[in-house]
Amino acid sequence: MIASSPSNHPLGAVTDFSRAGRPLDLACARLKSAGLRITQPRVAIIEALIRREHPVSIEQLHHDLANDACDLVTVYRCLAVFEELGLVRRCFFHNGTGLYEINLNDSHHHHIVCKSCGKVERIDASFTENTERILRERGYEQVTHLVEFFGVCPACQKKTAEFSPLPAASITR
Amino acid sequence: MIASSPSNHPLGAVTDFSRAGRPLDLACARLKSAGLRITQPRVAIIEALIRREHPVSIEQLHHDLANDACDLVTVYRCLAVFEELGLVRRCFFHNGTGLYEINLNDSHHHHIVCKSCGKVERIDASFTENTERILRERGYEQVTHLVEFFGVCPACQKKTAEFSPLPAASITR
DNA sequence: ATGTCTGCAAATCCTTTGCATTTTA
DNA sequence: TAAAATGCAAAGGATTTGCAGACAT
Repeated sequence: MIASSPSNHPLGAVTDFSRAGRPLDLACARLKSAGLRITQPRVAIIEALIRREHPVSIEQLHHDLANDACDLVTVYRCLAVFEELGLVRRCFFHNGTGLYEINLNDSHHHHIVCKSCGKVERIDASFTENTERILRERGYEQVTHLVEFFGVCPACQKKTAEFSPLPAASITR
Repeated sequence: MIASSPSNHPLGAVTDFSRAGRPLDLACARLKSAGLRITQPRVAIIEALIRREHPVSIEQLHHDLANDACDLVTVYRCLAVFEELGLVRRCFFHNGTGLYEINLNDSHHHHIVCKSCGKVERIDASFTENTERILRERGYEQVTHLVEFFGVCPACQKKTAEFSPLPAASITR
């Protein structure tokens, strides 16, 4: 079901960063406490992610940065670090390429992706079987969905010794 | 919720191909009716997909084929054709690479993927909010899920002229 | 000061494309 | 035999890596 929210976003709540206690500071604090450095590229990337709010491709993110704030390679490297840190979440949509999304409060939510233009909107709340119907009521057509569950299977829990999880990439969390 | 089924598969039903009316023949019939040719590589690939039953990577699939049944490039090309035809479904899991799965009866189902070994099991039935709980009861730990919805947004429906959908890749259908 | 991060270039990996040859219908 | 599919090689695009120099702490 689509979350109700104070925002008037057509699909429900959109994180209201303005009153969330300085998202950038939050992110920097997380970097610091992890022993990482606050560099100009990192700040620029985090700001761009916050501005975007929704999942973005690395390339798009690079374009977003003010006149070559940093190299594309740096964007790759920073996002890898951020993801490791949980500061960013990687989403895989139907094209197979990962999009990155800022993740400051570990909120668990989902997305509706336009099959035509690729526009991404956020859906809060846990999913239900009614979501598709609601989306159709909202005017979406050809509505489908993708659902995958992840977990560590019983067999793997036994062999704790050689346990080295797949790069699980906090997708949905 | 996890589907009940005649099979004793721990997570529910697994398509019982033995009584499904020759899956290979079914697939070939679909190729034929689409005006496509039944070639040796295509047959080998379909057989391998059927044997696997669960989503496989292209590379794995190529390895599965008996002593170089065909070139890796051919596997790519065949899977693209099969996907177009709906004979195969492409799934994107947490690593971002697409895995292919045979799709003979358009059944809509989901998967549970082990974060450690990557093993994939099928979950039939439409998803519910209880699934995670049930998976935990089954012995899975660190259970999370990924949900994305796809559809054509109202704005895109207007501009029918220049409408060229993204490569939507029947993911979950 | 010094260990981390970045930029640039090159390497690597996965996937696609071109074209001559083989195969299916 | 004629169109379609394949194999091989090479192109393409995205991501990663190596290393010297720049930058935070």
